[in-house]
Amino acid sequence: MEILDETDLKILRILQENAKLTTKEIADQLHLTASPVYERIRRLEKKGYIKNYVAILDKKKLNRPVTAICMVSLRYHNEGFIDTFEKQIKELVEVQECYHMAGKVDFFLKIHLESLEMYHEFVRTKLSKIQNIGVLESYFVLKEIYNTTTIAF
Amino acid sequence: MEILDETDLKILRILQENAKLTTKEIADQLHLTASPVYERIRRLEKKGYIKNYVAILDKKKLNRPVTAICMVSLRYHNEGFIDTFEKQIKELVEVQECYHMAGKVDFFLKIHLESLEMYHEFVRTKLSKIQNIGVLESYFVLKEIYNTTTIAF
DNA sequence: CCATATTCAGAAAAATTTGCTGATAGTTCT
DNA sequence: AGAACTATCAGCAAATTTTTCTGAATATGG
Repeated sequence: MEILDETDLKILRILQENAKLTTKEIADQLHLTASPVYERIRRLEKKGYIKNYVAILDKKKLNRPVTAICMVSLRYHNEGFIDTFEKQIKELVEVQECYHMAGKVDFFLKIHLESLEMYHEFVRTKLSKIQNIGVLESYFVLKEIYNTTTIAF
Repeated sequence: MEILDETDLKILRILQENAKLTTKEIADQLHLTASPVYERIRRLEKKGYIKNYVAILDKKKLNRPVTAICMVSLRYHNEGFIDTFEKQIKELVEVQECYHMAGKVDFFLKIHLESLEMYHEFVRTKLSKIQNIGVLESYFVLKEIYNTTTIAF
């Protein structure tokens, strides 16, 4: 399997929306039997098209209603500094996403917290402890309009 | 079950990392048998702590290697304008996340695309077609440092 | 202290996954 | 065109997992 055919793509589209469907249910949608679908999913997993399967939880129910987005610029941009920064960011459990960006801002962070007060604490006790942060700009989510793990293809 | 006990929390922590574990495997980690774990998961699903189960796919393998982050400010901020904007954004399959923000920027968008050229096309043919956009600032991800669906609790 | 409700373990039934076999279709080479 | 090879698929059977049920143990509240 060098290239994916339309059946593979359909399977991936289905699984990224709902990973709890049985192979039989997927097979029915595709007018196939369970075994070819089963074999294809195994291949897609092995080849790395499917990275993993996860449960998506309700942030608010778990008392993490605040989402902050944080834009960080470093003071110095040597290779070593960037690597250290990345390493330290990964230690912070509050950080769900971190991207190294092109442009005037170096990093984007998405952070989930219990409250605005906890964000203050987070910045005070954790972020500000990281060396080499130049500028730190914070934004807060008023409302999640749309948030999916799905990608369109 | 009004409040979650430590066992429930542990189950949720496990499932958001790997939803493919069997109830038996989870039960072993918690030194329980399968049935109580099974029943707890069902309850967590029904009560909405678990929203859904999804497969996480490899963006690059599926030819969506470019992630753009886009900050949008509206020209007018009447209720109607905001609602329309939200509705139109949800139609764009390239947009994976959209947040209404507090502050000088109104919306954050995370967008997955085939190439920088496709971003140009996306802005030209889709984003710019949306009425009422005042300022549009684009950022591109150089490197994904960290990206998880997990939340810490 | 008793009644009620909740949680848990174990067993059994139902459903699903997984592995295997043979048939079919598509490809390549001669 | 035809033979050999490969990949894909359907169907079946075994192994595993999910799901349901029952009764015991524990906690809760009056």
